[in-house]
Amino acid sequence: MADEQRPELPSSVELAWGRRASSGRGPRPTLNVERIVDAAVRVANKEGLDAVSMNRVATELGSSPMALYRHVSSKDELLMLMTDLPLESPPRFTSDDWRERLRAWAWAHREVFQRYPWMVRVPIGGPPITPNNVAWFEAGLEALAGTALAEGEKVGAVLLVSTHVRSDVQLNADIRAAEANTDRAMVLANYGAFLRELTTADDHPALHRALQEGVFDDEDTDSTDEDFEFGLQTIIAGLEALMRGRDDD
Amino acid sequence: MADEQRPELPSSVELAWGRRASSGRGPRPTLNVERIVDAAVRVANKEGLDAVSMNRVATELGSSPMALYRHVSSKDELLMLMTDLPLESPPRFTSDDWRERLRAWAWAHREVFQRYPWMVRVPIGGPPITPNNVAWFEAGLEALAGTALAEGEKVGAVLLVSTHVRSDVQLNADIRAAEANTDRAMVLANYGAFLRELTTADDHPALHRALQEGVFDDEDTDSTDEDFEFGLQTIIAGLEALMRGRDDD
DNA sequence: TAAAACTGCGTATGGTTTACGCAAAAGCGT
DNA sequence: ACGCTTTTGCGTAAACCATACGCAGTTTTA
Repeated sequence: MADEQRPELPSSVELAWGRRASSGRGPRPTLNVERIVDAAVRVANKEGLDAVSMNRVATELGSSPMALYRHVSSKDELLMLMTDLPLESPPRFTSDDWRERLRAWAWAHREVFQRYPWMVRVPIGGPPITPNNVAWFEAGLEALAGTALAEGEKVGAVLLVSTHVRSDVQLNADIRAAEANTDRAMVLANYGAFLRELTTADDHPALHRALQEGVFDDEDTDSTDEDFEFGLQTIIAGLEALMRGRDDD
Repeated sequence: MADEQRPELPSSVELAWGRRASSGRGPRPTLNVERIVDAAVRVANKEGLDAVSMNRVATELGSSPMALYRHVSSKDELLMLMTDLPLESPPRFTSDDWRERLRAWAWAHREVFQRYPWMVRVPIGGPPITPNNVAWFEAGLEALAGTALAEGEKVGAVLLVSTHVRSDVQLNADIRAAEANTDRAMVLANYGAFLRELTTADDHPALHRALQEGVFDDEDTDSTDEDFEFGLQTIIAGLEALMRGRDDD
């Protein structure tokens, strides 16, 4: 029989790619995946990711919680589909220099995450598989086209930059949340003071060298752009060095 | 009145640093933070992080769920304390070369995460504040001591490497989970096939260049060490370039 | 000896995801 | 035109979850 056992994509993912015909039978659907994902994103934008429950999304749609499960197989799947919506289309590149292209890609990616901070709180359950996520992946690889990097290395480089973007935005979001909440996130606002109380220059000399320069006492939040820049520059400089090592311009 | 309003650390954190005297009054405690955290880690090791509920941890201790709240103010706090336990002490450095030191630090850090995969699933709620986490932070800064980097840049560099370690381990854990589960994580095992089905060389030229070289068809899991190496080398090469730019050896 | 303080924990509340099955609606084959 | 089949919406309910509140009992201290 040779059962091929070809693995199938979740049907909602296939639907996101536009490869599912509505079979027509049965009552006219009043709901569809797009409306559900739209509503979920609306809730996340207004009230944060924690507010996104099947119940809350159903209320937003004026429908019943269980009705959603006809179109989405689980909440995780809904979350995955949500991350595809705000991405829209990646930017077109104008520069001939791969550094400029990768830099533009990173900043644009960060901008999207900053506009929709809940996106970085959605756990990554695997490689990009929805249309816009794949489009951004493609754009990242395109930025590195024509360089001396092997294909696998390009993928690694894009992943590295992507990870940097995510973690930077997440850190920023934590800081901003610290200003309001009295939770453990509050620790962040007084991090320098806490470290000074818990450690000494003998226990933690390197840490106290940083403390002495006031690294953790930043009141101005403008430093975050610089922090992002530092990581981005480091990665790009590293890629540059790797390329130069095997192929001089 | 000048109410100082000095923010206080969570009492369990102060306890982790050994700065809380048991006040003595009241019945002899049968539970303490250490036993609770131990039990929680035991559950996470055996059954994964999702199995760690107050109920499950209490069962492990032969106690009642609400008894835990006398020693731990919330589940989030318990999770934070959990991440401190497996770290133990960071490695001592032997090399004079900061590259070697940073590399050793990164590999050792990754080893811990790989031995306790649930650790990377605990969301980072802020900068390191528990003893062992701070000790690792200190060690990372120590690796960069004596270099031309500013103190703030050292912190950024350690954060960059730390993020790379975390994301690498998380990706590996996802892959390993894909072999068993039939969830959406299954996508990972057939990622190349799915991309070939959903995209064309016209839509996604850069992606198909990678596909043609079989980048996503890796059956051997040994490639993961190489992927980690690539990112680590890139970061280190980047830091090297930044140092060289302002201070030649 | 009495008061104070502290532990363990029972009860209960309000949330979560989602399995299961049923009634109604709509198109298809005859 | 009529029944069959498919599909939708959704009601019910089960099995979880974190944790607020308050009470009973135990131990130290005054």
